[in-house]
Amino acid sequence: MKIATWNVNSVRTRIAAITAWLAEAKPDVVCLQEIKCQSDQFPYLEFEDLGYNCAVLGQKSYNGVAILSKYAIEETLPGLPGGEGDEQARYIECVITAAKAPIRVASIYLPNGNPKETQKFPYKLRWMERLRDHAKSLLAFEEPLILAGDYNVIAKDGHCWDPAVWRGDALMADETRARFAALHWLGLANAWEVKDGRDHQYTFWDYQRGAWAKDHGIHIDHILLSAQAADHLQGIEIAKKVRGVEKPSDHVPVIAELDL
DNA sequence: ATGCCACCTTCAAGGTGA
Repeated sequence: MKIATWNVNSVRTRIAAITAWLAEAKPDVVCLQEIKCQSDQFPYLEFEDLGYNCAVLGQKSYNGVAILSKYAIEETLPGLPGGEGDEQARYIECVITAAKAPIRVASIYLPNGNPKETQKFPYKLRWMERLRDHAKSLLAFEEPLILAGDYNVIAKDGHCWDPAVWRGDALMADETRARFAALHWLGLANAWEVKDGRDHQYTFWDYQRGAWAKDHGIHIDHILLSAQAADHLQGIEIAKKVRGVEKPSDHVPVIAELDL
């Protein structure tokens, strides 16, 4: 099966580009971020017409995450545990009944954290700690688990075009990298590092400063896998050409193929 | 140091993103 993650930067603005890509790439499961609408404004019909079931956690104007699945969706968990009073729609998890095994899937829109001297940075770090705690409890099930999304983390200097520009940014801060590493130390494999691992293969290009034309991107969309999922990982791919379509998102899909 | 673009919203200019 093919599972993708894509920060679409408004599902309503992007609906034509999204359905065109789904029809062509035919992923079985898609984790969407930044849908930027309330759940009742989500374009269910367009996705159902393509054969997808939908789990949605929307929010007015900002954030918002969803999971599309050609398999049945069960056990939906809307929201990351451990955040009393956290109103931001950044996490949805469900179990999908894939062909060979049930798979637990989460769509993650991790906070940006800039500017670093504001409360946004500690919010990001705390959110990453909550994600680690929750991932640890999920890993105890010893089942296929996929945590896919926009992590807003530049994990290595080779994941941006110029580290000097990003030094000091919340996406590259030591505190951010340490918490991202701690996720891996729980026993989660990074699909890109397992199956490709090349530097300078980006998943986001800013709309500004001609970033796309100059290939000034960053690699911040990641797919993390439990051992029970990583054992079945066949390949990983970044759908770079999607950044070149009419009215593109600033992110492109990342697709993992698993023998599950 | 700021805006550069593009999204959102009680329609217009400000908040947000990365």
